[in-house]
Amino acid sequence: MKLSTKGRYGLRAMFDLAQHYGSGPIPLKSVAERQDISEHYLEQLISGLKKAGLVQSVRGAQGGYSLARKPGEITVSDVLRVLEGPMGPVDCVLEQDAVKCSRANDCISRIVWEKLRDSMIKTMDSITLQDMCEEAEKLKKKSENYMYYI
Amino acid sequence: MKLSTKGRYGLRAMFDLAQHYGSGPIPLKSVAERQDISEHYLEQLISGLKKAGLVQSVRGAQGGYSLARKPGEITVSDVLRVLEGPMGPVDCVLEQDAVKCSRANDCISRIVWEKLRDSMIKTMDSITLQDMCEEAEKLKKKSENYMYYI
DNA sequence: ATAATAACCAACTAAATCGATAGGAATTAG
DNA sequence: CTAATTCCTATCGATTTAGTTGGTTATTAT
Repeated sequence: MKLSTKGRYGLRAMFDLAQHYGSGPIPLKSVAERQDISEHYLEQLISGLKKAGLVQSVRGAQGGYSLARKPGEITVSDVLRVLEGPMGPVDCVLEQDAVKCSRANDCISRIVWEKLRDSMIKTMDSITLQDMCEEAEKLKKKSENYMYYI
Repeated sequence: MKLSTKGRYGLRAMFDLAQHYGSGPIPLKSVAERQDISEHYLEQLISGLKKAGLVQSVRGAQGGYSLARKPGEITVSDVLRVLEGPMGPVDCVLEQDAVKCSRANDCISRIVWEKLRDSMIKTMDSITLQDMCEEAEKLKKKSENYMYYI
C-alpha cells in the first residue's frame, strides 16, 4: 500500500515547478538537482505529465518545463493519477477501467475498498499545488523567526 | 498504490471467519475453498494473523481457526496492519518506524502524505468485521426479496 | 493402534515491477 | 556552429509478489 517513486518524485517536481510558476520554462536539470532526483528518471515522469496536459515544455537552449495551469488549479490527485494510474486500493474499484471480478456482485470487501478509495480521493482532491506553496511560505517564515532569536 | 493479495485475501479470510464466528474452529481448507484462495498461501497469511493475536487455532482433526475477538472488535485496519505492514503511503510517514529522510524538516510533500495516511487510517479504523457481516446480511435480504418477485 | 485431519514450517521459484541507466535524435538560443 | 535542453527507445539488476513444493507435528475418530 505504498506509492512508488513515480508519485513521490513527480509530486516533488510539480511542487518545484509551482514554486517557480511565472518565471518561464524551468530546465529539468535544475529541478532534478534541487529535488535530488536522477534527471533521466525525472524525464520519464514528466513526459507523462506533459501528455496529460499538466505541464508544457519549450525545447532547446533556455527551454524547460512549466505548469500548464495555475498552481491553484492542479490538485495532488491530478498529479498522482497520471503517475500512479487511476486511484483505488484494488483493481476492482479503480476510478476508471475497474476490473470486475467474478465475485463482484456479492463481494463485501469491495464495499470496504470503495470507501477507502473515496476517502483517499477526497483528501488528494482537496490539496492543490498552491496549498503546498503556501505551506512552504509558512515554514519559511517560521524558520526566519527562529533565526532572528539566535 | 495498491494492496497486495496478502491484504485482499487476508481480509476475505477474516470476514469468512467472522461469518462463522461462534461455530468453533473452522478448517482453513474450507475457508480457502469458499474464498477461492490457495490453501497453502492462505496458511502463510493466517500465520501472521495468529502471531498478531487476531485469530486462534486448534490443531488436529476437527481443528481449525477462529477469531480471537468478537467481529465487532476487529477493524479492517487491524487486519491490514498485520498483512501489509504499518500504514502510510510512503515510508517517511509510517505509523510506526517511520524512516525520516534527510529533507524531512522542510518537506512539504510529507505534509500531504500525512494527511493521506490519516484519512486512510480513519476510514479503515471505522469498519469492523461485524460491519462487513451486517452488509452481507443486507445484501442477502435484498436478493431474497428480488427472488420473491420472479 | 491406526488412519485421517488439519495446523505448522521452511525452502524454492517464475513472473512482474521498480528504479533507474545508456545512448542518442531533434530543437532552439545565442 | 555549439551548447543547452527536450524527447525517445531500449536495457538491466535488484527486489517483491504470489504463490508452489514438500514436508513435520498434533489431535481426533474409528
